[in-house]
Amino acid sequence: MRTESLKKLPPAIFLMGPTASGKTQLAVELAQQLPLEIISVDSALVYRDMDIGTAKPDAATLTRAPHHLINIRNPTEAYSAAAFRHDALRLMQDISARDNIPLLVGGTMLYFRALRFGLSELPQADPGVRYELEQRAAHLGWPALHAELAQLDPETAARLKPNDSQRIQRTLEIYQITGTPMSTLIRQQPRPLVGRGSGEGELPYSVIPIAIIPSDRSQLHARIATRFAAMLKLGLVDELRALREKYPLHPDLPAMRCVGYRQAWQFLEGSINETELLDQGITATRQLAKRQLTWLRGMPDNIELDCLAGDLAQQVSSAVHAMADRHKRSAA
RNA sequence: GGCUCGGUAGCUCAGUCGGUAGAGCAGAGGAUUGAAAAUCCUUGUGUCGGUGGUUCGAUUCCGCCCCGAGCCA
Repeated sequence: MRTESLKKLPPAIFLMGPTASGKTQLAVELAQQLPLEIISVDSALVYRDMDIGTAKPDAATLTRAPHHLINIRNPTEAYSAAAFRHDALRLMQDISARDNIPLLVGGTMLYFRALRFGLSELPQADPGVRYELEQRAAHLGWPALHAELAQLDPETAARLKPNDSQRIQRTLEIYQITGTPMSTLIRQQPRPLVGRGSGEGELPYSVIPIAIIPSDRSQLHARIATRFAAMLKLGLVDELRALREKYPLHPDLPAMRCVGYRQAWQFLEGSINETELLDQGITATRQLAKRQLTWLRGMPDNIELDCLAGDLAQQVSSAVHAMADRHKRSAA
């Protein structure tokens, strides 16, 4: 039943993998062999002037293989899963209209999930409300706000931990804006579930989800260490210095919480030394990779490839050809 | 060569007035609905440097040895 409906949908490739797994290189390779257009799925690559620490593809690569959704925000601005979903859906429509196949590449798994399975209809972030909540949390502590939430939205409070500042803040924000508990809103506008057919919010594409998973974690760790050391040599700290001159930044901005930039900021403030910068940058990157792998394990239907094994491009290419043929036949 | 202080989890260290030990970090697993490279949860057995001795029992006390740091020659 599901495959019947899939045949009618245009294909889209999801290329998901942890940091330092070689996604970008693979995507660029594929884009040169197939009628693909790359959409970046990365919460850090959206930022302008943050190039070294985000391992952004260089100008030559971007000319050869253009990426959508790179350099679309200033480091002072926020982006979001919802904004991504909106932007990506619009781009995918355009790409399909050009008879190309969207290739979504990146490591921000929440964005992948939001795109594929939708988001409930919830209010946008409100900086004023968030600021006020933060002030109160600074006085009372997050557990106190969690206790408050237990009165307003017991269902959501029950699944959140008392220290989960970000989610407690978000849930209280939703309540303040709408006067309705988040759990109620979600029930009214459920996210389409996997395999439930093409609900309103479900992605109108037949997705080829490819997960790049290294068979040997320690080899990924080695690559991460090498890469972060290289970023420092390339001038990550200078890049941040320049950013701070160009934009009115502070350490709580989403952009400044990115792996590498956060540690470089601490280095510039003098709270850590050069060795600590190197060590903590590597550690933070490893921890990021681990969380990304946790996401991937929980995602359905992934075609798993090992980035430490042979020619990935060949394997991906044949999977895409098969899918494209099927699509063409069903359209004819 | 002599003296002093160290040698305990992958790392930094705490501790056991003698009953085989625990923090932080790292690592691992998990959660994840407009900040997600974020935010949060769970998870600690290791010849307590080696070897003899005292003891019912030694990682703990004593002797010797090895290693490291420092001081004196």
